Amino acid sequence: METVRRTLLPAIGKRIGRVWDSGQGLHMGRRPPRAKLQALTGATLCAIRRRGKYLLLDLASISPSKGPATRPKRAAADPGGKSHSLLVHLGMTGRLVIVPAGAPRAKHTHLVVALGDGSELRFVDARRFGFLDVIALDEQHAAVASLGPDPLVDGVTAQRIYEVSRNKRATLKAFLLDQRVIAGLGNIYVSEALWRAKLRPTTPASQLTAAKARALAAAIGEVIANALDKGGTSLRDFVNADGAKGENADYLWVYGRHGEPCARCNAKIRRQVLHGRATYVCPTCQP
DNA sequence: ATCACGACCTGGAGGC
DNA sequence: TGCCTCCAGGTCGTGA
Repeated sequence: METVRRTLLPAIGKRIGRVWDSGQGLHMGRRPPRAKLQALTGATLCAIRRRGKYLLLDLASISPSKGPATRPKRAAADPGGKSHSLLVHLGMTGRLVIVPAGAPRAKHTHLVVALGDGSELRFVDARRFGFLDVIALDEQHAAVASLGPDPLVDGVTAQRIYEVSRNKRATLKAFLLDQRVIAGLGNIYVSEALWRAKLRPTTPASQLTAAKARALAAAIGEVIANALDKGGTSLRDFVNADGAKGENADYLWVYGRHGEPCARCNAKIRRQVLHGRATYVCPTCQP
């Protein structure tokens, strides 16, 4: 998501023209009412924030107070002079891309936002696990409010990990996937971080020592830094806003490497299913 | 309050 | 070629 955010940055300052939405591609609860999306027309993209796996596209509407006398009356859903954010979660297969307005519309396109310069911002999501909403700029959306600290935005210290893990019987895997604990880690990066920290995914979080919490905090930072350096991790669907795949999948230590030798000890990487999710471990160096 | 687990979806890969 | 099964970067609701 951070890679997507960065590649979207050139769109800042663009003024939104026509807004089109599929209306039914995403299920109710995963998309706002059409009127809320339509009301973004005319707003200017002024910032793009990210917290965990959520992206917030901040949109400033021009104040209508001093508008020309000919200004037409708008529907009640019009944001008027208020500012809004377009909240986006990509789910598993979601893509947020900027393409020329004339480009053919991909299957499963759910939102198209004209950017006024001949380009369009499009949201495409085959599996429809993604999520869109329009919120007031300063609104604390429940999904975002419940997130724990983001390693890049807020920083995540070993002390935080150590303290939150006290009395947690959940496994380290579940602990790290819990977005309320740390925002932004997904299934790939959890496997990677635990391997780097030499921690077994099934270990109860409460068994973390201060030293292990330090190793884990460091590992998380390294995993994220490496992924960003390579433009994100594309196993299948992931692309940045320019439609380019990330190269990080080639640099993963364990994820997807079932049967391959561990880079540290040469033992065979094992794949196991934990909490219904593929989990990759080195049986030797994650004791 | 915390869990494990199924549900939500489409599509790509691999077996036969 | 086609049909089948399995698998997938996430989250939420349910029931124990």
